[in-house]
This record gives sequence, structure tokens and C-alpha cells, in this order.
Amino acid sequence: MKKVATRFAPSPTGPLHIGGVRTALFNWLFSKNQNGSFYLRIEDTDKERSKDEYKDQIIKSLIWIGIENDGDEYIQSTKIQNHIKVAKQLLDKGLAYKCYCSNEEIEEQKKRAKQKKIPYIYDRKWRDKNETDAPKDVKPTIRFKSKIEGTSILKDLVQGKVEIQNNTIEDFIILRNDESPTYNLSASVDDHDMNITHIIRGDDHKINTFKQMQIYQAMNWEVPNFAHIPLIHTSEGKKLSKRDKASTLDDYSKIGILPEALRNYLLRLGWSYKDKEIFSKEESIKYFNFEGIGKSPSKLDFNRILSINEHYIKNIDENDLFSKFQKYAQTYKYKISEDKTNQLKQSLGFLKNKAKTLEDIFKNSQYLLNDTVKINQDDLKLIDEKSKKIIKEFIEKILNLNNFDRSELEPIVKSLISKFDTNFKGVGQPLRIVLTGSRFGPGIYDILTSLGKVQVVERLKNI
RNA sequence: GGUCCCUUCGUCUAUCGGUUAGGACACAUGGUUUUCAUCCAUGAAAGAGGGGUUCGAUUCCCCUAGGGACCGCCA
Repeated sequence: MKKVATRFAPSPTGPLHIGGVRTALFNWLFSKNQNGSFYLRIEDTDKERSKDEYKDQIIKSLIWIGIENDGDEYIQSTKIQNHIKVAKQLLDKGLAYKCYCSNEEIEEQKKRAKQKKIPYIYDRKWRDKNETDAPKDVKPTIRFKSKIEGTSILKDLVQGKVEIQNNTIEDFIILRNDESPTYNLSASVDDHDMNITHIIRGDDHKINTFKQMQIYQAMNWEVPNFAHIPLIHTSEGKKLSKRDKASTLDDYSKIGILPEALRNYLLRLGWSYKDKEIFSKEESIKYFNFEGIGKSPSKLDFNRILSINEHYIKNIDENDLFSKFQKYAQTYKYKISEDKTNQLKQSLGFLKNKAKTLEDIFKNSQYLLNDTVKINQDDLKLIDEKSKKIIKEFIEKILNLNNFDRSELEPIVKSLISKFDTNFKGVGQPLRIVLTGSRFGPGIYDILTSLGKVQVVERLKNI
């Protein structure tokens, strides 16, 4: 048995979106499940559109979500000579031929086909034509001699048997007239050279597979296994594209989605294992298989992402969460100062219970992070004379507390409730507003103890 | 237009001929709670339509409808 090898082969012509990330994830998962290798191949042969910044974004995204490629990145543009060599071999074997049709000629044919409403397919004009007839002023392309008769069957690991008539596959170009290889050639040669055993990709590549299989056969190479996974759709039901909003990992990272949560979400989008919803990295490797991949496209559900994120926020190790939060704040908000770090760390336990995202934690911890509190007019109106008296008396009572913990504070609040003939809200709300600038937030005892006596008094006495 | 693929609650999905069609998210209601949340309980919610095959179809086959992908000297 050959060692399993998979690859993810994006082109760096735009930011990687989460559909691509899922494809990468499935490839990675399958290879790890099989104790195989996973490679990253950058298909940067489109010189016009490929950009280094996108390549870097792709690599960074995969690292962020925890997908590691084995070995160095395989840069396709450095292998072009291999592709050309294969094209020449095909030519020598008589399995490819030079096509001297000009661009204009092809365009004309396409136009005519469109007018007649018949599908365009290259007419194989030069397939059997003698080269001596070649026009001198046209640089030829090299076309692959596709099968004309019969049918081809793709035994897809996800889609099952897919059968097509060979005559629907045209004699596609493998080498342009500037001698550069085209996608189907390059991909086939690279997959062969890299010893890829399983090609897992979006099902928008399904038709290409029939072209690539023919190249393998023509070269007498072992044809790899294919698994075409359904695409991810937007909420409108269309193929997810790079231009869609909230489609890159950074979009999720900056609102405080955890990489493990997104990984878990993506795993379950189009794949399932019984009723299980939460998968650790190890579990996902252990259980991943092709049988669990569905055949129909799936839509993105942001609520689900939030919900899984919430689960991870509440369940991962708290120190881990804290360092993630620190990094998050530093990257997208501002660096948390040294003196606030400890205070915040101790408060994480109750802050995280009110959060779906790291951004929520950030928002809820503003009262801790900022030394001054801004109270809006509406909230200020809620602080009437009676509230002020309560606050004043509260200050007096806490001044001589030693521990300033819940057990000390609770009796004080209770005594104020009965003294001023009010309810908990009558005491808790004014305190909360003055201390945090908001009517909502953590429990009042959490606020008090997290702030500490000095800061509490400081804030309260200003009212 | 041609080729190929898909179709279970709003969404992600379970079911691999016999189930009161299950779970999760979202939603609704109630409870816990000082607020907002959390948490707990309960509820509403699905096999696109039509034919077959079968004792029995969500499950197998066909047709129709709807949706999608591809049809580049892009990848």
C-alpha cells in the first residue's frame, strides 16, 4: 500500500475563504487519519493575478486554524519546466498535437456556436492535419488528444460513479502559444510528482477530473483517488466566492471567533459522525471519513458558528482562553496594560459566561479596562436622590471592610434594601450604573470584587 | 443551451426497507437569576411532486419540478 498523501492547492489570486479552508481541512484530516502526509501547493502560475500577499494570507490562515502542511510549500511556478517536458512527451507520443488556430478563429467558432445555441467544442481541426500546412505567422498551442468514442467513469469517493460521454471533453490546450502550461496539465503533473494518492477538492473541479484522468492514462501513470465535495453556499444559495463578506478567516478572527470553534464548525458543515457535534482535534482525525460527507451543498449559518464558539469559550482551559484574549485585544483593539492583566485574569471566569465571542469578553470588561466610566444621559436619570443616598451610605459601610468579598458585601446590600425599603434592583442598579456605565453586565458582586475596594470607592464618590 | 450533480424541520444533519422520522443551532413559552446573559424544562417545526418495485418506502428505480456546478490560451 502506498502511503496516503493529500494536498490543498489554492491559487494565490485572492484571499482564502472558508470554503477553501474546509477543503484544506478535509484533506488534512483524511491524511492524518491514514497516517499520511498533507501538502500545500501554491498554484501561482497565473502571473497576472497571483500575489505574494495572498500566498502569505493563505499560509497564515491555515496556521491560524491549526492545519499544518508536511514539508515546505510546493510552489507550482518553480515546476513549470516539468510540465512543459510532459507536454512535449505527449506530443512525441502522438497523444497531443499542435494547433495553429488563431485566437480570432476560435472566438469566431464560439460565437457561431452561441448563435446556433449548440455547445461549443473545439472542432479538432489540427488533430490529424499535416504540420506542413501550418501557417507561418501563428504560434501553435498544444492540445491534448482527448478520447472521442465511448464513455469514461469516475469512481468518486464522495459522489459515487459518475459517467460521461468522452466526446463532451474537447481537445483541451495543455501548452499555450507562449509555451506556458495550463491548469489541467500542471495539476496532473504535480499531483503525480508529489505522489498524491487522494485528491479532495470542491466539486466545481469534477469535469476537470475527466481531463486529468486522461493525462494520467496517456502518461501511464497511476490514477489517484478523487473525492469531490459539495461546495459551500452563501445564504442566498450561490457558490461562495472571495468577494463575499465574512468569508475569510480574518473576518471571523477579528470578531473573536476561536480557531478551534471555526474548525469544528467547518468540520460539521457537510460532514457528520452520528449525532456528535463537538469534536476535539484528535477526535476529528480519528473519526473523519468519506462516508460522512454529504452530497448536497450546505449553507453558512452564522448563528451556529457563534454557538459553537460560545461552547469553546466556556470549555477550553481558562489560561489558554486568557492568552487568546490577550492576543485578540492586542491585535484588534488595544494592548491590555500590565496592571490590568491580573485583575482581568481573575475576572475571566464570570466574564466568559456572558460571552459568545472574544469581542463580547472585551466589551464586558470595559469597566475594568478603563479607569473612568462614562454614563449616558438616560442611565444618569435613573440615579435619583434616593439612589445617591444609598450609594453614599454604601461607601461608608464598605470603608472598613477587610476582605471585600461577597460574604462581606452581601449583608451590606441586604441591610440597605431593608433600610431604604426597596428591592435588590433599587440598590444594585445604581451601583452598576455608576461603576460600569451600563445597566447590563456581570453580577453586581462580581463587579464589586473584581474592581476592588479602592476603585469602587473612587468611582462611587464622584456621583 | 449542453454536460454533470443535488433535494429530510428556517439552518447543519441522523436514518443505510419496518422509527411516535432523532439530534444540534435558531425560534417560542415557562422556571432559576438583582440587570443582560448563562443554565434547566417544555413546545412548534421536515422527507419537493407524481409514478413504480415491495407485504411495507424518507430509504431502491423512473419522470417532473426546483436548486447548483462546469462549459477559458483562469486556477
